[in-house]
Amino acid sequence: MVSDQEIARGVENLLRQSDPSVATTLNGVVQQLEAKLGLDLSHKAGFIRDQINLLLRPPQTQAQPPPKDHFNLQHHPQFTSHHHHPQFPPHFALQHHSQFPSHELNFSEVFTQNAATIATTEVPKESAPVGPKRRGGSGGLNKVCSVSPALQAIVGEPALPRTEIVKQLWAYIRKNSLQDPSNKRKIICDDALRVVFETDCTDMFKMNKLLAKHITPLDPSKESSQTRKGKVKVESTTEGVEPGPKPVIISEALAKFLGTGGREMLATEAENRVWEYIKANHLEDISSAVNIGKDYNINIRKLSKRAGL
DNA sequence: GAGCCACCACACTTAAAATT
DNA sequence: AATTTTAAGTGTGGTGGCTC
Repeated sequence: MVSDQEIARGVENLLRQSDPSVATTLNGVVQQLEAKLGLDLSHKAGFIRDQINLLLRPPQTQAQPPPKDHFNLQHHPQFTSHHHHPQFPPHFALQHHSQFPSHELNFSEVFTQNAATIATTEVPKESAPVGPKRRGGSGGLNKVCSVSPALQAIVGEPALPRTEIVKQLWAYIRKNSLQDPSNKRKIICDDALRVVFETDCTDMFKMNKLLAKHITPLDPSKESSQTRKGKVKVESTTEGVEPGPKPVIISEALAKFLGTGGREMLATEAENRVWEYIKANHLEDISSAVNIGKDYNINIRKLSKRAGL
């Protein structure tokens, strides 16, 4: 079984290695990739086409190759390893993630993606509703979640985005011919699926509901939207006990990012320090900065208003 | 202006129904 | 005939409207 990441890497390598004029057809690329990976990738043609488009885009809009040092993208001399901001620890200017096994993934990915966007300053800014539909991203349904052992036996990975889990699950279903021939929406569970779904037969619509029991966020401190909504109500019933700013527990990633010793600090302090970084790095492209702030539950949009941007 | 809240989009699947 | 939409379900992010 091959992941989208591997396919994307394969496409990139293929385009790098071969004469671009040769790889002019989608089928050609798919075939070369199939030969290379020894797999049938016909069902991945759409994804491969997207990757090709991404890689062959004109330079001013082309996505940057995944940078290693995501805090060094702006090439601001003050954020090189020699000249980092005195207020921040060295890694604040230059942080390296070789792999992203946890919630750190989000920040790194988002920062990488946004930095690429910010770097292309010639691209006219568009108001959000006019722009293309949002696709991909590291949050939402693409957030990496941990997989229960039962489900892991099927998808083969301990942690995957929900979308990837569904994909792998369908691959497993097709591979083992577990669809009801008379109604392909119905799934006949084999032993492994029976452990996961706790039923002999289910359908594709109920599948996600059943899957939810086996998918948990990697960062347990982040609550589901419904839980959060519920919590707001709970808090509203008990609020007023302690007026004034209260220290909050920040994530490990944010503590590391800010270089604080502990994980407890005022939310406003955390916001201010992140904002200082944004300004120092000339990241005032709010549409991009918002994503970064979201990862830390910080409302950059409102911060920007406060900062007069 | 700040905070809260509701709504929508996002990916993924198959097949039937609706539309072009 | 070909294409598009719709159906269910998941959690998070983006946005706009409303209230204080």
